[in-house]
Amino acid sequence: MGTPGCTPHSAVFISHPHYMDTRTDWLDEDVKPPRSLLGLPDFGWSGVCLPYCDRIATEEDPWMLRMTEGSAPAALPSRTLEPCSIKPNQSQEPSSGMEGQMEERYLEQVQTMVVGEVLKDVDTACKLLNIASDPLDWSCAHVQKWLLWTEHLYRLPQVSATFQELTGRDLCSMTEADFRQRSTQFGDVLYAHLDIWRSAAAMKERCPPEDSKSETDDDSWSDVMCSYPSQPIHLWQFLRELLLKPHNYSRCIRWLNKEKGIFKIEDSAHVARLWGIRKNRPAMNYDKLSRSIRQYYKKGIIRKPDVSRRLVYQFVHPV
DNA sequence: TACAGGATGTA
DNA sequence: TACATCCTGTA
Repeated sequence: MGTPGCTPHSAVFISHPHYMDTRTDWLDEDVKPPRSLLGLPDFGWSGVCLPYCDRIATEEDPWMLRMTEGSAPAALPSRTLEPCSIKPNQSQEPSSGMEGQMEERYLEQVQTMVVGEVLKDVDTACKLLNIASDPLDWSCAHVQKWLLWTEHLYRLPQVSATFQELTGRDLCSMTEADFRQRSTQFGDVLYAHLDIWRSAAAMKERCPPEDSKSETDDDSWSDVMCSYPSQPIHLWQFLRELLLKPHNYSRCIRWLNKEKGIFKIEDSAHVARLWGIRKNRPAMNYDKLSRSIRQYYKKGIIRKPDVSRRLVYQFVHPV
């Protein structure tokens, strides 16, 4: 077992009964949370398990992936799968030795990819929230930020109030039952999500990425975020960061013309909530956020494009 | 509901 | 200084 307290019940996978029962609206909702933040790449697969728990492929769950200490990939993360013509479910006959090896290799590649995606997404969330990736390092305020984030991510009702005055270390020492005690309905979701973060932190410690810069979509702007993690982030930087993670945020903000720096806020309330979480301003809304954007007009940082459109802005100095 | 911008408060 | 908040007014 990779991390203390990680039980076979604590891993999150898409077919987790709780998610299937209560969160199926994500599947149809346009603004569903990124699958990647559930530890899932956008493959459309239906049963990928998160790392660190000794789950094995079974007949019921042929796509559950096993991730054990011994099988942790040495080089993380790999962003692309190597071409492989054999897919596991194509094997109708009992696997021959060769097919078995290829299948195993294929699964290893998928597994590496999934872990890489999880690490990247936790990393992104850390930057956006300005908190450490290891929950053990969180203060009470960090815990509250993380809870707000998780509420937002999973569309939970407000549960953070029941976890006040807790540091990350307190949180990590709690069992799933403790979580359920504080939130009967969503304790298991929070526990599982925390488990993802703890697992990611443990994995990072074991296998620090060799070159984190190569994982980003845009080195220069990511550097802005990474070089000054304790500096207060500017709104324009925050918007850039969201725009540079289309994998996670294209449903709420996206480039219309990246070369010209023109972007559109697709979900104003969503972006405002993210900004509010980042700045610890629960009352943040688009009205206030847009006022701040308009302050950039005078400063020559952001402007309205030549052809003004609702919710469309332009960086004066595109990347 | 988005947008523009003035005024004021805050860290 | 960089917002956050509140406001009036326009489209």
